[in-house]
Amino acid sequence: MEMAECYIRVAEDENEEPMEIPSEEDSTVLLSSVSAQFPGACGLRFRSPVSQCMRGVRLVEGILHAPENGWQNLVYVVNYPKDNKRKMDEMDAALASKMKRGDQKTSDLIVLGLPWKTSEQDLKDYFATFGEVIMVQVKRDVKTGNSKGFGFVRFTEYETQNKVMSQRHMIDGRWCDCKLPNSKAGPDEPQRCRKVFVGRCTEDMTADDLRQFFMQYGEVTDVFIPKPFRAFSFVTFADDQVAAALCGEDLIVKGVSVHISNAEPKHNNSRQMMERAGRFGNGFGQGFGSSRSIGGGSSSSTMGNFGNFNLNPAMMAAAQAALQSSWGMMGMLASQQGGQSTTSGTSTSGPASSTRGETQAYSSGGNSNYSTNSASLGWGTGSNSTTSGSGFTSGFGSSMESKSSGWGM
DNA sequence: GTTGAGCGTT
Repeated sequence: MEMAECYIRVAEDENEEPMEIPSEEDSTVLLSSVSAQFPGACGLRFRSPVSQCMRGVRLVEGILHAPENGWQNLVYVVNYPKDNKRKMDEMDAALASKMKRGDQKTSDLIVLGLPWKTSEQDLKDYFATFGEVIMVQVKRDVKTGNSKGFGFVRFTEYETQNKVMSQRHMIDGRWCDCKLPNSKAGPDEPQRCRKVFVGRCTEDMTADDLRQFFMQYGEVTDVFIPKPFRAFSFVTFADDQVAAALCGEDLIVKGVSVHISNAEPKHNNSRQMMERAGRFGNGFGQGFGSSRSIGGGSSSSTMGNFGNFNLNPAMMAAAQAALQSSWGMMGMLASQQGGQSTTSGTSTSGPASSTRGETQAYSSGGNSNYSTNSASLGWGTGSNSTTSGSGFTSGFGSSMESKSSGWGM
Protein backbone atom coordinates (compact mmCIF):
# COMPACT_ATOMS: atom_id res chain seq x y z
CA MET A 1 0.00 0.00 0.00
CA GLU A 2 1.21 3.36 -0.99
CA MET A 3 2.16 5.93 1.56
CA ALA A 4 -0.25 8.80 1.76
CA GLU A 5 1.08 12.00 0.28
CA CYS A 6 1.71 14.64 2.84
CA TYR A 7 0.96 17.63 0.63
CA ILE A 8 -0.71 18.41 -2.63
CA ARG A 9 0.15 21.39 -4.76
CA VAL A 10 -2.60 23.95 -5.18
CA ALA A 11 -2.67 27.20 -7.06
CA GLU A 12 -5.20 29.74 -8.14
CA ASP A 13 -4.14 29.36 -11.69
CA GLU A 14 -2.30 26.71 -13.63
CA ASN A 15 0.55 29.06 -14.25
CA GLU A 16 0.87 30.45 -10.80
CA GLU A 17 3.22 29.22 -8.19
CA PRO A 18 1.47 26.49 -6.24
CA MET A 19 1.11 26.29 -2.51
CA GLU A 20 1.40 22.99 -0.67
CA ILE A 21 -1.73 21.99 1.20
CA PRO A 22 -1.58 19.18 3.74
CA SER A 23 -3.52 16.01 3.10
CA GLU A 24 -5.07 13.76 5.70
CA GLU A 25 -3.86 10.33 6.75
CA ASP A 26 -6.30 8.62 4.45
CA SER A 27 -4.85 10.74 1.64
CA THR A 28 -7.93 12.85 1.30
CA VAL A 29 -7.72 16.62 1.49
CA LEU A 30 -10.12 18.67 3.47
CA LEU A 31 -11.75 21.48 1.59
CA SER A 32 -11.27 23.53 4.71
CA SER A 33 -7.53 23.04 4.34
CA VAL A 34 -7.76 24.51 0.87
CA SER A 35 -10.04 27.35 1.76
CA ALA A 36 -7.82 28.18 4.71
CA GLN A 37 -5.25 29.27 2.15
CA PHE A 38 -7.64 30.25 -0.61
CA PRO A 39 -10.61 31.93 0.99
CA GLY A 40 -13.81 31.27 -0.86
CA ALA A 41 -12.56 28.13 -2.53
CA CYS A 42 -15.28 25.60 -3.21
CA GLY A 43 -13.33 22.82 -4.88
CA LEU A 44 -10.33 21.76 -6.91
CA ARG A 45 -9.69 20.82 -10.52
CA PHE A 46 -6.66 19.64 -12.38
CA ARG A 47 -5.50 18.99 -15.90
CA SER A 48 -5.57 15.28 -16.65
CA PRO A 49 -2.22 14.06 -18.02
CA VAL A 50 -4.19 11.61 -20.10
CA SER A 51 -6.98 13.66 -21.65
CA GLN A 52 -5.36 17.08 -21.25
CA CYS A 53 -8.73 18.26 -20.09
CA MET A 54 -9.49 19.89 -16.81
CA ARG A 55 -11.03 17.47 -14.38
CA GLY A 56 -12.84 18.07 -11.19
CA VAL A 57 -11.73 16.57 -7.91
CA ARG A 58 -14.36 14.52 -6.17
CA LEU A 59 -15.79 16.38 -3.25
CA VAL A 60 -17.98 14.71 -0.65
CA GLU A 61 -19.09 16.48 2.43
CA GLY A 62 -16.15 18.79 2.54
CA ILE A 63 -13.64 16.09 1.76
CA LEU A 64 -11.61 16.09 -1.44
CA HIS A 65 -10.80 12.63 -2.71
CA ALA A 66 -7.69 11.84 -4.69
CA PRO A 67 -8.10 10.89 -8.33
CA GLU A 68 -7.70 7.28 -9.43
CA ASN A 69 -3.94 7.33 -9.44
CA GLY A 70 -3.49 9.38 -6.35
CA TRP A 71 -2.70 13.03 -6.11
CA GLN A 72 0.61 12.63 -7.93
CA ASN A 73 2.68 15.70 -8.47
CA LEU A 74 0.00 17.62 -10.33
CA VAL A 75 -0.94 21.20 -9.68
CA TYR A 76 -4.52 21.54 -8.52
CA VAL A 77 -6.38 24.66 -9.34
CA VAL A 78 -8.77 26.26 -6.95
CA ASN A 79 -12.40 26.51 -7.94
CA TYR A 80 -14.39 29.49 -6.83
CA PRO A 81 -18.11 30.01 -6.96
CA LYS A 82 -19.13 31.65 -10.18
CA ASP A 83 -20.04 34.91 -8.56
CA ASN A 84 -17.26 34.82 -6.08
CA LYS A 85 -16.39 38.25 -4.92
CA ARG A 86 -12.68 37.81 -5.22
CA LYS A 87 -13.05 36.77 -8.81
CA MET A 88 -15.30 39.69 -9.50
CA ASP A 89 -12.85 42.07 -7.97
CA GLU A 90 -10.12 40.68 -10.12
CA MET A 91 -12.23 41.08 -13.20
CA ASP A 92 -13.24 44.57 -12.26
CA ALA A 93 -9.68 45.48 -11.65
CA ALA A 94 -8.60 43.97 -14.92
CA LEU A 95 -11.42 45.69 -16.74
CA ALA A 96 -10.68 48.96 -15.06
CA SER A 97 -7.06 48.87 -15.95
CA LYS A 98 -7.94 47.83 -19.44
CA MET A 99 -10.31 50.73 -19.75
CA LYS A 100 -7.73 52.99 -18.35
CA ARG A 101 -5.20 51.82 -20.82
CA GLY A 102 -7.74 52.19 -23.56
CA ASP A 103 -8.24 55.77 -22.65
CA GLN A 104 -4.55 56.28 -22.69
CA LYS A 105 -4.19 55.23 -26.24
CA THR A 106 -3.10 58.04 -28.46
CA SER A 107 -4.97 58.92 -31.58
CA ASP A 108 -4.45 61.17 -34.50
CA LEU A 109 -5.27 64.77 -33.84
CA ILE A 110 -6.60 67.02 -36.50
CA VAL A 111 -4.75 70.30 -36.80
CA LEU A 112 -7.05 73.03 -37.98
CA GLY A 113 -6.15 76.42 -39.28
CA LEU A 114 -2.78 75.72 -40.83
CA PRO A 115 -1.31 78.32 -43.09
CA TRP A 116 -1.29 77.24 -46.70
CA LYS A 117 2.43 77.28 -46.72
CA THR A 118 3.01 74.96 -43.79
CA SER A 119 4.73 71.75 -44.80
CA GLU A 120 4.81 68.43 -43.05
CA GLN A 121 8.37 69.14 -42.03
CA ASP A 122 7.24 72.39 -40.48
CA LEU A 123 4.54 70.55 -38.60
CA LYS A 124 6.91 67.92 -37.39
CA ASP A 125 9.46 70.45 -36.27
CA TYR A 126 6.84 72.35 -34.38
CA PHE A 127 5.15 69.44 -32.63
CA ALA A 128 8.40 67.69 -31.81
CA THR A 129 8.91 70.38 -29.20
CA PHE A 130 6.06 68.80 -27.24
CA GLY A 131 7.13 65.20 -27.46
CA GLU A 132 7.92 62.37 -29.77
CA VAL A 133 5.91 62.59 -32.96
CA ILE A 134 4.78 59.44 -34.72
CA MET A 135 3.45 61.04 -37.85
CA VAL A 136 2.30 64.27 -39.39
CA GLN A 137 0.21 64.92 -42.44
CA VAL A 138 -0.82 67.99 -44.33
CA LYS A 139 -3.93 67.42 -46.35
CA ARG A 140 -3.66 68.75 -49.86
CA ASP A 141 -5.79 69.07 -52.91
CA VAL A 142 -4.96 66.11 -55.03
CA LYS A 143 -4.84 68.08 -58.23
CA THR A 144 -3.15 71.29 -57.25
CA GLY A 145 -1.13 70.00 -54.34
CA ASN A 146 -2.22 73.01 -52.35
CA SER A 147 -2.69 72.55 -48.64
CA LYS A 148 -6.26 72.35 -47.49
CA GLY A 149 -5.32 74.18 -44.35
CA PHE A 150 -5.51 71.26 -42.01
CA GLY A 151 -3.52 68.22 -41.18
CA PHE A 152 -3.00 65.47 -38.66
CA VAL A 153 -0.47 64.69 -36.02
CA ARG A 154 0.07 61.73 -33.77
CA PHE A 155 2.22 61.47 -30.69
CA THR A 156 3.77 58.57 -28.92
CA GLU A 157 2.71 59.66 -25.49
CA TYR A 158 -0.81 60.25 -24.39
CA GLU A 159 0.44 62.94 -22.07
CA THR A 160 1.81 64.80 -25.02
CA GLN A 161 -1.44 64.50 -26.86
CA ASN A 162 -3.31 65.95 -23.94
CA LYS A 163 -0.92 68.79 -23.61
CA VAL A 164 -1.17 69.59 -27.27
CA MET A 165 -4.94 69.47 -27.25
CA SER A 166 -5.11 71.75 -24.24
CA GLN A 167 -3.72 74.78 -25.97
CA ARG A 168 -3.66 76.62 -29.22
CA HIS A 169 -0.67 76.64 -31.43
CA MET A 170 1.08 79.37 -33.31
CA ILE A 171 2.26 77.67 -36.45
CA ASP A 172 3.92 79.69 -39.15
CA GLY A 173 2.11 82.76 -37.98
CA ARG A 174 -1.39 81.45 -37.44
CA TRP A 175 -3.21 80.12 -34.43
CA CYS A 176 -4.15 76.52 -34.94
CA ASP A 177 -6.29 74.12 -32.96
CA CYS A 178 -5.61 70.46 -32.35
CA LYS A 179 -8.66 68.36 -31.72
CA LEU A 180 -9.81 64.82 -31.80
CA PRO A 181 -11.02 64.28 -35.31
CA ASN A 182 -14.66 63.59 -35.96
CA SER A 183 -13.89 60.06 -36.86
CA LYS A 184 -12.90 59.53 -33.26
CA ALA A 185 -16.00 61.01 -31.74
CA GLY A 186 -17.62 57.79 -30.78
CA PRO A 187 -21.38 57.75 -30.39
CA ASP A 188 -20.76 55.83 -27.18
CA GLU A 189 -19.31 58.92 -25.61
CA PRO A 190 -21.55 60.37 -22.98
CA GLN A 191 -21.08 63.59 -24.88
CA ARG A 192 -20.67 65.70 -21.86
CA CYS A 193 -21.69 69.13 -22.83
CA ARG A 194 -18.95 71.55 -22.07
CA LYS A 195 -20.15 74.20 -24.43
CA VAL A 196 -22.66 76.95 -23.82
CA PHE A 197 -24.51 79.14 -26.19
CA VAL A 198 -24.10 82.84 -25.51
CA GLY A 199 -26.96 84.83 -26.90
CA ARG A 200 -27.38 88.60 -27.29
CA CYS A 201 -23.71 89.18 -27.93
CA THR A 202 -22.72 92.53 -29.29
CA GLU A 203 -20.35 93.01 -32.10
CA ASP A 204 -17.64 94.51 -29.95
CA MET A 205 -17.29 91.35 -27.90
CA THR A 206 -14.17 89.70 -29.11
CA ALA A 207 -13.34 86.09 -28.49
CA ASP A 208 -10.66 87.30 -26.18
CA ASP A 209 -13.19 89.34 -24.23
CA LEU A 210 -15.41 86.35 -23.83
CA ARG A 211 -12.55 84.14 -22.81
CA GLN A 212 -11.37 86.63 -20.23
CA PHE A 213 -14.85 86.99 -18.87
CA PHE A 214 -15.82 83.36 -18.69
CA MET A 215 -12.61 82.08 -17.26
CA GLN A 216 -13.73 83.29 -13.87
CA TYR A 217 -16.06 80.31 -13.83
CA GLY A 218 -13.60 77.74 -15.05
CA GLU A 219 -11.04 76.94 -17.63
CA VAL A 220 -12.19 78.03 -21.05
CA THR A 221 -11.02 75.77 -23.81
CA ASP A 222 -12.67 77.39 -26.78
CA VAL A 223 -14.55 80.46 -27.89
CA PHE A 224 -16.38 80.58 -31.14
CA ILE A 225 -17.81 83.67 -32.74
CA PRO A 226 -19.56 83.23 -36.06
CA LYS A 227 -18.57 85.49 -38.82
CA PRO A 228 -20.13 87.57 -40.07
CA PHE A 229 -21.58 88.91 -36.87
CA ARG A 230 -24.62 87.01 -35.67
CA ALA A 231 -25.14 88.17 -32.10
CA PHE A 232 -24.26 84.91 -30.47
CA SER A 233 -21.21 82.87 -29.71
CA PHE A 234 -20.13 79.65 -28.09
CA VAL A 235 -17.91 79.19 -25.11
CA THR A 236 -16.50 75.82 -24.22
CA PHE A 237 -15.25 74.96 -20.75
CA ALA A 238 -12.92 72.24 -19.67
CA ASP A 239 -15.46 71.11 -17.11
CA ASP A 240 -18.97 70.26 -18.16
CA GLN A 241 -20.27 71.08 -14.71
CA VAL A 242 -19.24 74.65 -15.15
CA ALA A 243 -21.06 74.80 -18.44
CA ALA A 244 -24.13 73.24 -16.94
CA ALA A 245 -24.04 75.61 -14.02
CA LEU A 246 -24.13 78.65 -16.23
CA CYS A 247 -26.99 77.55 -18.40
CA GLY A 248 -30.05 79.69 -18.04
CA GLU A 249 -28.18 82.63 -16.59
CA ASP A 250 -28.06 86.19 -17.78
CA LEU A 251 -24.58 87.55 -17.37
CA ILE A 252 -23.19 90.99 -17.91
CA VAL A 253 -20.37 91.11 -20.39
CA LYS A 254 -19.00 94.50 -21.27
CA GLY A 255 -22.08 96.05 -19.80
CA VAL A 256 -24.37 93.94 -21.94
CA SER A 257 -26.67 91.24 -20.68
CA VAL A 258 -25.98 88.06 -22.52
CA HIS A 259 -28.00 84.93 -22.13
CA ILE A 260 -26.41 81.56 -21.52
CA SER A 261 -28.04 78.39 -22.62
CA ASN A 262 -27.22 74.95 -23.82
CA ALA A 263 -25.25 74.63 -26.94
CA GLU A 264 -27.41 72.59 -29.21
CA PRO A 265 -25.63 69.78 -30.88
CA LYS A 266 -24.60 70.79 -34.29
CA HIS A 267 -27.12 69.62 -36.80
CA ASN A 268 -25.48 66.46 -37.83
CA ASN A 269 -27.58 63.57 -36.94
CA SER A 270 -31.24 63.36 -37.59
CA ARG A 271 -32.17 62.51 -34.06
CA GLN A 272 -31.05 65.83 -32.74
CA MET A 273 -32.81 67.66 -35.51
CA MET A 274 -35.96 65.85 -34.62
CA GLU A 275 -35.59 66.82 -31.02
CA ARG A 276 -35.08 70.39 -31.92
CA ALA A 277 -38.08 70.38 -34.19
CA GLY A 278 -40.16 68.78 -31.49
CA ARG A 279 -39.31 71.41 -28.97
CA PHE A 280 -40.25 74.15 -31.32
CA GLY A 281 -43.44 75.85 -30.30
CA ASN A 282 -44.24 73.74 -27.32
CA GLY A 283 -43.99 76.63 -24.96
CA PHE A 284 -40.84 75.40 -23.34
CA GLY A 285 -38.50 76.88 -25.77
CA GLN A 286 -36.80 78.73 -22.98
CA GLY A 287 -34.99 77.50 -20.01
CA PHE A 288 -34.41 73.85 -20.32
CA GLY A 289 -30.98 74.79 -19.22
CA SER A 290 -31.60 76.37 -15.89
CA SER A 291 -33.14 73.31 -14.43
CA ARG A 292 -29.83 71.57 -14.45
CA SER A 293 -28.16 74.04 -12.20
CA ILE A 294 -26.43 72.07 -9.60
CA GLY A 295 -26.96 74.47 -6.77
CA GLY A 296 -30.60 73.68 -6.56
CA GLY A 297 -31.63 77.19 -5.67
CA SER A 298 -33.75 78.61 -8.39
CA SER A 299 -34.06 82.19 -7.39
CA SER A 300 -31.17 84.40 -8.16
CA SER A 301 -32.31 86.93 -5.63
CA THR A 302 -31.38 84.77 -2.71
CA MET A 303 -27.75 85.64 -2.95
CA GLY A 304 -26.37 89.07 -2.47
CA ASN A 305 -24.41 90.97 -4.97
CA PHE A 306 -20.73 91.55 -4.91
CA GLY A 307 -20.21 94.81 -6.65
CA ASN A 308 -21.96 94.55 -9.90
CA PHE A 309 -21.36 90.93 -10.10
CA ASN A 310 -24.23 88.67 -9.29
CA LEU A 311 -23.37 85.91 -6.96
CA ASN A 312 -26.21 83.80 -8.08
CA PRO A 313 -27.07 80.15 -8.33
CA ALA A 314 -24.80 79.79 -11.25
CA MET A 315 -21.97 80.88 -9.10
CA MET A 316 -23.03 78.54 -6.38
CA ALA A 317 -23.17 75.76 -8.83
CA ALA A 318 -19.87 76.71 -10.26
CA ALA A 319 -18.52 76.68 -6.75
CA GLN A 320 -19.77 73.21 -6.26
CA ALA A 321 -18.25 72.24 -9.50
CA ALA A 322 -15.04 73.69 -8.23
CA LEU A 323 -15.22 71.71 -5.06
CA GLN A 324 -16.07 68.54 -6.84
CA SER A 325 -13.27 68.90 -9.23
CA SER A 326 -10.97 69.22 -6.25
CA TRP A 327 -9.20 72.14 -7.70
CA GLY A 328 -11.02 75.26 -6.84
CA MET A 329 -11.06 74.59 -3.13
CA MET A 330 -7.75 76.25 -2.58
CA GLY A 331 -8.65 79.31 -4.53
CA MET A 332 -11.93 79.67 -2.74
CA LEU A 333 -10.44 79.31 0.68
CA ALA A 334 -7.71 81.71 -0.17
CA SER A 335 -10.12 84.34 -1.32
CA GLN A 336 -12.47 83.83 1.56
CA GLN A 337 -9.75 84.45 4.03
CA GLY A 338 -9.05 87.62 2.21
CA GLY A 339 -5.74 86.13 1.42
CA GLN A 340 -3.89 86.92 -1.70
CA SER A 341 -5.64 84.65 -4.01
CA THR A 342 -3.45 83.75 -6.84
CA THR A 343 -3.81 86.16 -9.62
CA SER A 344 -5.73 85.27 -12.61
CA GLY A 345 -2.86 84.42 -14.79
CA THR A 346 -3.08 80.70 -14.81
CA SER A 347 -5.12 80.36 -17.90
CA THR A 348 -3.98 77.28 -19.58
CA SER A 349 -4.99 77.67 -23.09
CA GLY A 350 -5.52 80.47 -25.44
CA PRO A 351 -3.18 83.21 -26.38
CA ALA A 352 -3.12 86.21 -24.17
CA SER A 353 -2.93 88.29 -27.21
CA SER A 354 -2.69 87.17 -30.70
CA THR A 355 -1.43 88.73 -33.80
CA ARG A 356 -2.18 87.41 -37.15
CA GLY A 357 1.06 87.38 -38.91
CA GLU A 358 -0.58 86.46 -42.08
CA THR A 359 -3.87 87.08 -43.64
CA GLN A 360 -5.23 84.03 -45.20
CA ALA A 361 -8.61 83.88 -46.73
CA TYR A 362 -10.38 80.64 -46.16
CA SER A 363 -13.13 79.61 -48.40
CA SER A 364 -15.72 81.48 -46.48
CA GLY A 365 -13.36 84.28 -45.90
CA GLY A 366 -11.39 84.99 -42.81
CA ASN A 367 -10.70 82.76 -39.90
CA SER A 368 -9.69 84.71 -36.92
CA ASN A 369 -12.08 84.25 -34.10
CA TYR A 370 -9.47 85.34 -31.69
CA SER A 371 -8.86 88.87 -32.59
CA THR A 372 -6.39 90.90 -30.69
CA ASN A 373 -7.61 92.93 -27.83
CA SER A 374 -4.92 93.03 -25.30
CA ALA A 375 -6.57 95.59 -23.08
CA SER A 376 -9.67 93.61 -22.53
CA LEU A 377 -9.65 93.19 -18.82
CA GLY A 378 -11.89 96.00 -17.87
CA TRP A 379 -15.48 95.84 -18.86
CA GLY A 380 -17.85 98.66 -19.28
CA THR A 381 -19.40 98.08 -15.91
CA GLY A 382 -16.15 98.37 -14.21
CA SER A 383 -16.36 95.71 -11.59
CA ASN A 384 -15.90 92.06 -11.91
CA SER A 385 -13.42 89.32 -11.73
CA THR A 386 -10.54 91.17 -10.25
CA THR A 387 -12.51 93.30 -7.87
CA SER A 388 -15.31 91.01 -6.92
CA GLY A 389 -13.02 88.74 -5.02
CA SER A 390 -15.21 85.94 -6.05
CA GLY A 391 -12.38 83.54 -5.83
CA PHE A 392 -13.23 82.20 -9.18
CA THR A 393 -10.07 83.37 -10.65
CA SER A 394 -8.97 81.33 -13.51
CA GLY A 395 -9.58 77.75 -13.90
CA PHE A 396 -10.50 75.16 -11.51
CA GLY A 397 -10.92 73.33 -14.68
CA SER A 398 -10.76 69.67 -14.21
CA SER A 399 -8.84 66.95 -15.83
CA MET A 400 -6.72 67.21 -18.84
CA GLU A 401 -8.88 64.88 -20.75
CA SER A 402 -10.37 67.51 -22.85
CA LYS A 403 -12.22 65.51 -25.32
CA SER A 404 -13.39 68.20 -27.57
CA SER A 405 -15.50 65.80 -29.50
CA GLY A 406 -14.67 68.12 -32.25
CA TRP A 407 -17.73 67.95 -34.28
CA GLY A 408 -20.79 67.29 -32.24
CA MET A 409 -20.59 70.00 -29.68
C1' DG B 1 -30.49 89.45 -36.12
C1' DT B 2 -30.33 83.66 -29.79
C1' DT B 3 -27.24 77.59 -32.45
C1' DG B 4 -20.79 77.02 -34.91
C1' DA B 5 -16.23 75.77 -40.95
C1' DG B 6 -13.09 73.29 -42.52
C1' DC B 7 -12.37 66.24 -40.81
C1' DG B 8 -8.26 62.05 -43.32
C1' DT B 9 -7.69 58.81 -51.37
C1' DT B 10 -4.27 54.42 -47.56
